Amino acid sequence: MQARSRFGPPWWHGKFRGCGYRITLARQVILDLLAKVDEHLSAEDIYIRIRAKHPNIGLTTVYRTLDILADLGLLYKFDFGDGRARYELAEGPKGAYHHHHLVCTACKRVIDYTDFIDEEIELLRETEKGLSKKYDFKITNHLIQFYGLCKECSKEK
Amino acid sequence: MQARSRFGPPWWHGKFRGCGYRITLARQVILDLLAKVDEHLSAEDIYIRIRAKHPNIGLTTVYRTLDILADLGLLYKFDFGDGRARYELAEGPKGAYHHHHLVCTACKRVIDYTDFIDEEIELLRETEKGLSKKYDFKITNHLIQFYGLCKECSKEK
DNA sequence: CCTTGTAATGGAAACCATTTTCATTAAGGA
DNA sequence: TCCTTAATGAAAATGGTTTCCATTACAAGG
Repeated sequence: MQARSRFGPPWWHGKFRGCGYRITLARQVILDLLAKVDEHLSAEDIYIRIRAKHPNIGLTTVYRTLDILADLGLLYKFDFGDGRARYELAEGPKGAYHHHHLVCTACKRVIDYTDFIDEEIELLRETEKGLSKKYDFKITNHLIQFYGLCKECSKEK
Repeated sequence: MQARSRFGPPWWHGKFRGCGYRITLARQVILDLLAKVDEHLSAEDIYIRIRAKHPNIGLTTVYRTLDILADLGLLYKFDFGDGRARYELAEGPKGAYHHHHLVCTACKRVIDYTDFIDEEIELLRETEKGLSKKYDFKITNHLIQFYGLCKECSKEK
């Protein structure tokens, strides 16, 4: 994914500028991190990982950047029940494959799965179409999650 | 739904006692309220509605009760993105019909829908089975939500 | 390149939903 | 009715997120 930058500006610069946002160091660094990671990082996670190389980027900026990115649809914001929001790149060089989540309600571990994704997407598409019309609702996104106990947590107790 | 109490203790007493919980006024009042309402109330909403008749029930108790009820599976806890948890009776005399949510990301309004529910449930059942086996995950619950702009919010601007 | 308007930033303080603490009250089995 | 202990409420603490505001630095125009 780094490779592309040798041939031109990162893929997201266009979309970013188009919305009147400036390209800043903080925004590049945060987006770069998210692009190379496949975990579900919280704002503080990101702040900490960036701090080593960029001790001058504040937590406030991380929050603000994540807000913007989510608004632009470049990022998905999730609540896995551990009291903080977690983020995941929506599209781009790396994170393009669509998946849903399996959340352990005990340890909060999250498993990404792609099984049945095609069927799910198909049904969601149908449902979206129907709901949009019936409720005059402009659907932009959806969320599917399964909750339960992971292998380890089922054992304990 | 009130009717049933004339013929015996409320339906949930058994399950409640079975888990070692005591039947208290606060718990009855909170559950009664949830059973007669079809909105998605937050802890504070509940606290306020109860206050008139029961000014001695504190917000802390509301939170604690909701936690227990959700643990028991009598209640579902949702995050619609407005910064507070919202609750909905899972089963019982009233709220038994299964539905999913359509969430307006602008005004946070929530529409319950049952369209396509059968297909959704069917697919979810399949998916659950597959995921449980593959990931050795004991699935207890699922969540489907659609996000977008409601009729009113699409108009504005 | 330099200037300049304004968006972006960061540190501290504010916010606010939720949780914890702790002394008091009251279920409900004996 | 008594007694053990869960449940309660008020106040304080917690902790993720947002707001404030003085300062910095994009980037468009000269």
